Amino acid sequence: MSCSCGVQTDGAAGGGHLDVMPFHVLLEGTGTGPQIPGHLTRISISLITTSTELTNKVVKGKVVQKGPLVSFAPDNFILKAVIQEEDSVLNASSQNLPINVVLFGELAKNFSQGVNQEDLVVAAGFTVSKSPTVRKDNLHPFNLLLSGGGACIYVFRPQPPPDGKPSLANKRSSTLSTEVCRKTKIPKYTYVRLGDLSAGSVVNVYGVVVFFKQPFKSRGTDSCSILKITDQSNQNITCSIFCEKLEDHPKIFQIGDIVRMHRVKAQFFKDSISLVNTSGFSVVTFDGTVGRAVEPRTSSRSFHFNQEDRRTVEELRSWASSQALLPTVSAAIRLSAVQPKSYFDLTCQLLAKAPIDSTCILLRVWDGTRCPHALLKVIVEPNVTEGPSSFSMEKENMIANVFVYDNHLDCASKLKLGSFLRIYNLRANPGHSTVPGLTSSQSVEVDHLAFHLHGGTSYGRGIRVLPEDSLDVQELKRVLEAFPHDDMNEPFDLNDSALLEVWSTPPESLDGEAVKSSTERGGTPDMPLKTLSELKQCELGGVHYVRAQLRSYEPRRLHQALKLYCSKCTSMQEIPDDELVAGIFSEASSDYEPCNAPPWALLSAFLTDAPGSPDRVLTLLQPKQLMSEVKTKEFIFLMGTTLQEMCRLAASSQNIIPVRSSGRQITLLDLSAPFLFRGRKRHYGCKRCSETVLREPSAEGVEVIDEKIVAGVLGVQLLKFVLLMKLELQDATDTLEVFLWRDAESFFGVSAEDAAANQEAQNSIRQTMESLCPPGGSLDQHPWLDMCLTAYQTKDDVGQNQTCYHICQTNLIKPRST
DNA sequence: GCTTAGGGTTTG
Repeated sequence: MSCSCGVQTDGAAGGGHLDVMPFHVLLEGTGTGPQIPGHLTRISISLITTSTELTNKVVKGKVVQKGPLVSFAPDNFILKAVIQEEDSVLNASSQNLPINVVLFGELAKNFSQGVNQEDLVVAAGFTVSKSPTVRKDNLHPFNLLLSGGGACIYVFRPQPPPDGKPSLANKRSSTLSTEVCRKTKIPKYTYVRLGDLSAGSVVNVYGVVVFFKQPFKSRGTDSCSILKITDQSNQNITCSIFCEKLEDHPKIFQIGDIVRMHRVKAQFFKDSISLVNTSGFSVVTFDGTVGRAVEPRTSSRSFHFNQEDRRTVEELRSWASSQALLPTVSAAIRLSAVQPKSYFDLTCQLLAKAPIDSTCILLRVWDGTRCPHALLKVIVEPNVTEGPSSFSMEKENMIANVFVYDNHLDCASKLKLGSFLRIYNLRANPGHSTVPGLTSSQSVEVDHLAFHLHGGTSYGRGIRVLPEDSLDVQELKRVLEAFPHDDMNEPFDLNDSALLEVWSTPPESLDGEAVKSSTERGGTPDMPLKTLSELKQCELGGVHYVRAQLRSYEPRRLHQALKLYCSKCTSMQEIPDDELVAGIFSEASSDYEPCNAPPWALLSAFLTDAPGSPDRVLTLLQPKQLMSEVKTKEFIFLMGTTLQEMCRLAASSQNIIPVRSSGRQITLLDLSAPFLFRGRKRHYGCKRCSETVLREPSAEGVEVIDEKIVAGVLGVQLLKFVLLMKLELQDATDTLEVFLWRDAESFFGVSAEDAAANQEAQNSIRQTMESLCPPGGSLDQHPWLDMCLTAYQTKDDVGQNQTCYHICQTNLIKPRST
């Protein structure tokens, strides 16, 4: 007999059939209802090891931590909890260590719903494994694993207080179970006023949002939302919310919204109390407008909400409205009211988008009103535009071009055409020719309004997709629907894009008809096609042929995919950023001391008085032998420049080697900086494998002095530019993470070195990735890829073997140029 | 499990 929430209270009481239902709620002290079967005996948690005899043994403890329910496959769950013995009798002579309990499947789900922190539980039918986290968490060296038929959890609940209803103890167990069920599902939450927070406590709070930032990527593992909330105690409290998943963040649309947060911790920072989420955190958001329906916004599948919550929200609403908390002028502005140079929030619909360069994407939006100022027109090539590349004249005049920069790219690239957005802290500025990255075939009109969503998150700058059912969207839709449709943009059809026509292929058909692929693979023609799940069963080594779609990839920003690789020590290194390199240059030139030229070189020194920089000595060192040679044998050492100056000079030079003085000697710079500038290309050396020396170069018998020759002369172990990307593949059977690395250059048909130095090469790679994984498109719009993969083994951070896959012998089929 | 940020306009 079970009740609707899946908690079972009868069942195994009479015998050993624990596999019937794995979850039971017991009422303490009632003496009735379900019991722990008599053949089970309790042992102390301190006695648990992998060699402990576990037959018919149970352990009892208080839940001191309860993790979230994690779904790792459809309908399969895992949940981690920590329990600790409360009674000292059993463990008087030993440490009372809390132990990790890992629950799987249905039991995890039941536990998540039916057990709260502080509950007393008995676990039966568990197995024991070594705890992999013992060194980090200092908990019990073993874990309890509860999975499958034999595993079972009993929960003890204090008997509910009598509330005028018949005593629970007198009821039959079936009735009892329903009561318990209700009690288990609706725990009582208490909320702390923001004026009563004390550092260190974990509490539940309500508050009116007076400031917020949409979630942004933190330097850690999570995204971070910042909000400031207040309540009747008139305290302003800053909250930092860290969640990996965006949907777990507060769904705040505007100042004045009301949030309810569970399990946030108060802590001191800069002399005031702030809040941060703790494990088990959840948040629900409400519209803050007096009189509106109280509708909770949350992605939680189960959350508690009752009349008391409704009352609290309504009280906060009316209190806030009486306090003039909210800015008198809303930041939300229609296009018809936009003032040049102002910052504002725009609620709009996305009509089209186009990448501009690696730091900027163009969103074409409208809100159904017409801006009185002329709007900037941007013409982007049709084949890079997602959505219609042009609209009817009338509609064009209503479309705002929004340039979205830097950290907002990630969010912008995921936006679906047709979706309704709110863009926060948008800047309206007269557009001019400095709009980034426009090639000759693109153009802008001067002195028309353009909209910029600048980088950073100041003032809550960001983008949020509004749900279709929100009031603002309903209102916007009404306005937009009043506007006559024009055929040119009807509907949001991606299939007319020239790019997709070339790339996209139909989904796998049932009759086994061959599917067109966007890639061609190497290997032998009769190599059998494997599914991803079959591939995972294969042994290491060997080449396998798969057909899959690209689900996602990392990094999204190309420059992060570029790395430096040392073929000698096989290390992979990051490309140092300009700030670091500029620092090395400035340190080297500020350390200047007069020095001697080597006998084979001619030294010339100049005093520079570049504006904005202290006077410096610029020193040029030229090998005498090469001075009269042709340009392709140009070879110059330069000392005392800034990075900027070096780049300018290098643009028109063959080989410039930055050097510095050190104890009257001339040496190369620290190898974190490029050791060689050749035109727009920079070359790096391996710190570990180089033994640098300043030597006379010889160009005899060579036509061109290139980076290899320079590296050889200077004892530098040249680092090679490589591309490293992680791709998530998917077919009907499974998903698989694979690396694209060794064969990345042939895959893209672009060299990593070019990608490091020129925009066109970068654009080509970016376009490739976007054609294989169209931003915002559904998976069935992703083309199928024929590829070869090999499996190999590496060690992870803790020395565990890990199977990795990489793409090999696979090239893109280039669209025919027209 | 730990960290992440801790509001206050890009520099296109």
